[in-house]
Amino acid sequence: MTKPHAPIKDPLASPSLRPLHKGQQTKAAIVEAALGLATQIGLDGLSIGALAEVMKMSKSGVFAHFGSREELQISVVREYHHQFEQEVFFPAMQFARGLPRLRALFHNWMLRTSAEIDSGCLYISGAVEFDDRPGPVRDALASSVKTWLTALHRAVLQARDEKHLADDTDATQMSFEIHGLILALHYEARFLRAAKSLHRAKQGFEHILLRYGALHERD
Amino acid sequence: MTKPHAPIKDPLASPSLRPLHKGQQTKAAIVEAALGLATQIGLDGLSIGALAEVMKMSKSGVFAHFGSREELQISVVREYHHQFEQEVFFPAMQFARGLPRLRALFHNWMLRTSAEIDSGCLYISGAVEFDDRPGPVRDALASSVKTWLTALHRAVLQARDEKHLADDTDATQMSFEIHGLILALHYEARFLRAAKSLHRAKQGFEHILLRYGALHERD
DNA sequence: TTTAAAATAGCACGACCGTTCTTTTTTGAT
DNA sequence: ATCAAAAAAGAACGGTCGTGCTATTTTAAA
Repeated sequence: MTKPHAPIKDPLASPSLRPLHKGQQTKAAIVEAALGLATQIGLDGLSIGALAEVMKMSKSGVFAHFGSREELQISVVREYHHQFEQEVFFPAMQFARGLPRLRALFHNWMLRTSAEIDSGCLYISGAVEFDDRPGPVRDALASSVKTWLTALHRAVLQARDEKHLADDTDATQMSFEIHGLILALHYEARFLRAAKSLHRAKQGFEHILLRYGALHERD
Repeated sequence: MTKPHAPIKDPLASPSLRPLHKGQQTKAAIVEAALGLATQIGLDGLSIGALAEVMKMSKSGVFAHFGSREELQISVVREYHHQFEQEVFFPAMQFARGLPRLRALFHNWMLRTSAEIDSGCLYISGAVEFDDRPGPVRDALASSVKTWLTALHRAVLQARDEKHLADDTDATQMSFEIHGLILALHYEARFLRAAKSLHRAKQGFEHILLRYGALHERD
């Protein structure tokens, strides 16, 4: 077999263009599996041993990719943030600025919160687990959550600017109330297994829209 | 040795009238301390070793009162239930049936949720920790929560019967929305340390009342 | 194909966990 | 004061945890 004489290193190839090396592939796979575990048993309950078992690797093999449990947890938070963006935020950005986009944001958020039984919301469980525990994990969580809530807040402001909501709409207040609906949905559907929670959240959203003067045009 | 010929059990003395024996006193003290720990680090994080340290007792001394960690957790849930009744439910029952009582229930609930920084709500943290873990602890938790939510629901129904709310008020829907406000308050105040969360919850409640046709009479 | 580096495994450590068993101390009724 | 029962302590167990260290294997560039 005539080996290709020169492997031809391309000096221009930026690292991001080069194929992923083995290590980075497995690291990504580990983080993905870790996210799956964390959404079930919580960020706090996530253990390297259990994760290694799922990955069919040794504990130290898994550990080496992160250097500490905390770093693993942070990676999981980042991964969740990324998925949340992909599933909730970006798709909604394709809707027209204003009420349609706000509706889409809420709709996607709601679906993500309720749809998958096995995947509880990390932003909710994480908040409870880390509300009293300062440190980098809490910081990463809070930062992600704030990014998202800020995006929601911005959508409300835009809807007001577009005259889709009353001029005197208090955007922070409205965001708070919307947030409450999602939390109630998560609580009642996931913990209490209450039926029709999704419907309750939808209806609650309509009530809020009415309250803030949305015209009753469906998008 | 002459064994005491008759230990003379007093058949009249009901257990509840006899003074508390040492064991029951300490058990009560342990549960109280355990509740304090659990509201900080979660029901799940509650460890017998840490509890023993707080109580300045040995691990086995603490353990003997419960026989298992699970039983300890259940005792904590019951204690929380009891405190919740005392602080939130009973005081509100003194208000007139209807809107005044509903307002009082919400007000007390809100205060309890937000007031003490060190005492997160066990019904909220517990729900997140046990939503995926069947067993007696989850059952105890869910039962307590349902008792309380049912009481809230009943208060809404009464307010409707008293014509303080619109005739077509959907009590379950209204309860859902109220629950959401409390959850948002807990989340934003405790995790995000957002200012004015209490005010947001209050205002949200007024919005809900308006939506469901409450006359604007302040009680 | 060689070779250095990267990735993974294996093993051990100290710490804490819930739990059991045995011994000591404390209690409270006689 | 006596004494049996109740309460608490003490020590030990097997288990899991995160983490560090050293070998071994795998990767990928030369």
